[in-house]
Amino acid sequence: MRTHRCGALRAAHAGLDVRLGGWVHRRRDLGGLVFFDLRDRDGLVQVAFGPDWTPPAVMDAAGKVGNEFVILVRGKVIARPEHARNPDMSTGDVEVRASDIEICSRAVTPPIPVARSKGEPLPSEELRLVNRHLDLRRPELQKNFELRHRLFQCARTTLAGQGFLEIETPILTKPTPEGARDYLVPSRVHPGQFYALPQSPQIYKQVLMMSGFDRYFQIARCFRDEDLRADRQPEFTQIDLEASFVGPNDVYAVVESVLAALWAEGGHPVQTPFPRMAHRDAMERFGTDKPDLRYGFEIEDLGAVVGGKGFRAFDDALSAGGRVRGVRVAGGAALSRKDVDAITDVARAAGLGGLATLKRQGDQVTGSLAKLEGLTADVARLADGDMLFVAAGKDTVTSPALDRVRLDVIRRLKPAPRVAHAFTWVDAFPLFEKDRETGAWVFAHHPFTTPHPEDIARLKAGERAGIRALHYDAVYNGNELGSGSIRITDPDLQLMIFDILGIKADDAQRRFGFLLTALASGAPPHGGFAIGFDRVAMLLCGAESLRDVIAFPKTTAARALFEDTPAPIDAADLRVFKLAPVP
RNA sequence: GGGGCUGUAGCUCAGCUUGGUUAGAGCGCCGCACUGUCACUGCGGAGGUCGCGGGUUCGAGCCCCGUCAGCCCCGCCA
Repeated sequence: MRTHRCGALRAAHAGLDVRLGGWVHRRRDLGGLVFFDLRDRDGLVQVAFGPDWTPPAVMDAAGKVGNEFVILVRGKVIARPEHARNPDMSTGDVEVRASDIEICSRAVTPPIPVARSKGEPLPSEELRLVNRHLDLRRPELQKNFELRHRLFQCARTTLAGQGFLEIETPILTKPTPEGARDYLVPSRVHPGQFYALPQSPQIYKQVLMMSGFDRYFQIARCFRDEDLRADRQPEFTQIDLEASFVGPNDVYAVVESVLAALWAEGGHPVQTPFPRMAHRDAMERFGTDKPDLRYGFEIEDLGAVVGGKGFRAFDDALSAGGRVRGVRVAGGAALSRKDVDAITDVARAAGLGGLATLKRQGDQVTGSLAKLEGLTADVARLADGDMLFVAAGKDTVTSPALDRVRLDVIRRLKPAPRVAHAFTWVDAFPLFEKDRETGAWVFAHHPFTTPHPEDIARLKAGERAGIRALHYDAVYNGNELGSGSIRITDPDLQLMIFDILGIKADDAQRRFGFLLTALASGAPPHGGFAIGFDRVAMLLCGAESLRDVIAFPKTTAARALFEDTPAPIDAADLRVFKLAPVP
């Protein structure tokens, strides 16, 4: 029906007879002349109706067309006269002089505008989600989904080119009591029994390795029934991959090739390999396992500098086995009193009792630590204009607090980044962590992650703290892009790990029997990774919310406003599953 | 599970501090005019369950309590 897309027309098309289809983006009716901006996926083009080239009946029809009507237009591409060109439009050197119009579909006045004026704010996100069919027409979102599509193709090409096979795994899977809450699907054929939607294809992809597939990938939908955030949706998409006969370096190389290809597709060539950082160094220097390496302002141990000088909070923390650490902010003296107060509030909200400061401006040293005996700018190694934010306590408190202090300082000072794209691997994660409530050791990631070979003897000797895992995260500008690990292939070690986590052998057999059976049948060494694709798309689109790169996203209460779901179901429908509501 | 912010015309907002005549603006919509616009312009017009429920008051968009929804954050997300 169409000869071209609207947004594709350029000066080179001048003279061509074309037929275009699209939505009426905006109208300018001058009486004798009528202009439409006609919109399709490719962009906008101006269609002009005038008595010199448009038959009277078509003129009449054009005058009655409303915004968002779908029309087909026949006409000739004309190079616009010099004074009538629009340099703000990619098609602004031409217009289509219409000889015929066909109204395919009328449209009610849209409840939210598709065409927005410069500077006009977006409608509320709630209305955008309710009217998603209109919101998705916006050129900005169309661009996001075009890029998302290209990123998918790019990931597929990159992995397939390295011998990875795209294999699907079930959506109806086995419930797992650990980890996130499962979305459950009742079985009609087996009343009282349930499938779960996959939190990830983890076990299946490991089984595929046992089955000899060597290199697997999947663009996998995953589901987790947990509370949401701006960067977290209940269903999300991972680029999931797994390979056999690999160690961490092999996985890094594959993931780097994919990420570099994705960033290049997004218009940002990046260097590989990425630098690496041990988890404990990330925590020590940045207070987080996803450091933003675009900026300095690293955390330092300042016990030797400020300890034993009579500052009660510090000395108490030191004698209680804690440490005194701080963020050194070059140029931090530029922060206002109000900034510093707000940063202190951030620190308090993160659990610190307070935040001490020391600031040097010229020869003047101020801040709550300035009065300490013998604490000169030289002792603190403060250059002119620098500032220290200092916290005391256990690392488990001060690390996350100083992370937030650092990020807040960066947000306020807006220093120029040292690089635009700071990737890093964070590896050597701890295998276990303490449960906040019970104090019991729980796995930090998932129970199939292999312990670091150097730590297995200590693990078998009963040690838990400080046992490292062959687990790694890919981090970009302070965002976790994904994580992976080398998996356990020895069924006895797997059972031992389950046992440490309080899962006895018979229990393990019941829950994970199919994995254990596969492991016992000849398991190649294997490991893999999962890239959080939605987050990658969000970053590369420059979007602020995952909702702008997911066509039909859920709200923070996990509702879908467009289709209005979840929805109640009839008692009769429940009866099919032999389910009844709990009063 | 907890905390914060928001909810007034189709849309974006003002009005709330200090309760008081008929709740306003811009955009959009409708009508008329207009031959080079591109955020067209000009003139005229329609359009309101002030999220919902309750309370205080002579009187509530405004104060109080509750509730719903959206967003952000903490917990949670192996």
